[in-house]
Amino acid sequence: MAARSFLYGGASGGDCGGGGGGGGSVLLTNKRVHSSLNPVDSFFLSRSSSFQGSRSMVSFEDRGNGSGGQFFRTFDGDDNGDDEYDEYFHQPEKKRRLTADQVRFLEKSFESDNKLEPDRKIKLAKDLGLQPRQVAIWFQNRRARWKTKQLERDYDDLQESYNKLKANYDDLVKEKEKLKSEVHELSDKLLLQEKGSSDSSSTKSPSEPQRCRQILDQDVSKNIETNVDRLSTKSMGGVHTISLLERGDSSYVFEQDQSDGSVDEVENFSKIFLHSVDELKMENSDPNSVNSCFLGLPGDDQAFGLWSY
DNA sequence: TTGTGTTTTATTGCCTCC
DNA sequence: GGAGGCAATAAAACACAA
Repeated sequence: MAARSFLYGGASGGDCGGGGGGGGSVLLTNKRVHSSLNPVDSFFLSRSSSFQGSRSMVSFEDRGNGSGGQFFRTFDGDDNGDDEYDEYFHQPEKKRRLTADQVRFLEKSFESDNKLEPDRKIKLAKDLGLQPRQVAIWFQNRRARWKTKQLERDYDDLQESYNKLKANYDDLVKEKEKLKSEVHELSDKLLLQEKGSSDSSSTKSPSEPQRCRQILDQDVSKNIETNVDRLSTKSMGGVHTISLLERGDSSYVFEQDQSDGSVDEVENFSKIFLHSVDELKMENSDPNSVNSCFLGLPGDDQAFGLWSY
């Protein structure tokens, strides 16, 4: 009988494939296999008839579709004839792919459970005419492929989620900008109304707005002391607050602070501020020196609004 | 036919669990 | 310490375009 060499079953060196820095006669010279080979695998490997890995793979192709039970025809030498037997075993020792049927069978088994218990491994090996270790390796590689695919699926899912969130965020930003400009618009209207009512309720010269602004400018630039009365209003971005600081000498200064912004508060602030200005007016000798103010809401980078008298 | 990229089979070394 | 799983990797097998 011709010399035989197998990937499994004690190949004798040569150019037998096997990767991973291995090479040479693969399995039985592999330290890992020696250490991890369980009694069953050893049993299969030691057999010279039915379970000689590659041999079984080829025999698998000879069989029919194997409806259950024994999935392949083994080369036992008694019913295949020596020619076929020798022909197969003359094949050079090399890595062989599993047949489509074997793969289908394994796939089905993998679908039911991707872990391989020893009993199932042996049964599969027997049914498919493979080494138990081949079955184990196939499951291992299959799990690795599944994991890779799963990662791809997860990545796609995350990408989709991100895109949805991004679209949502963009919509919200647009909405925010829209509301912000609405607030500005309404604030301007409100201030114009405030000014209108002040104008109609008092008699003042056309130069008063300028005078009012001058007074404020002067007072603000003079001194900053204690006695802080903070009047806040929120701006749309939740970032800005206007604070009116009343100083010991009854002058005022404005500063920016944190806020979350609303039209109501703008209006409220406007009223409180005007009230404060009234008080300032009272402290002044000339009660007509301060009549009304224009409030410009702070933009993103502005510290305070502009009032004029 | 051949060069090249992809898939499949298998090994190795490390890790964890019992 | 042995068994089994996994990541990394090698190398054969395969697919396919030029």
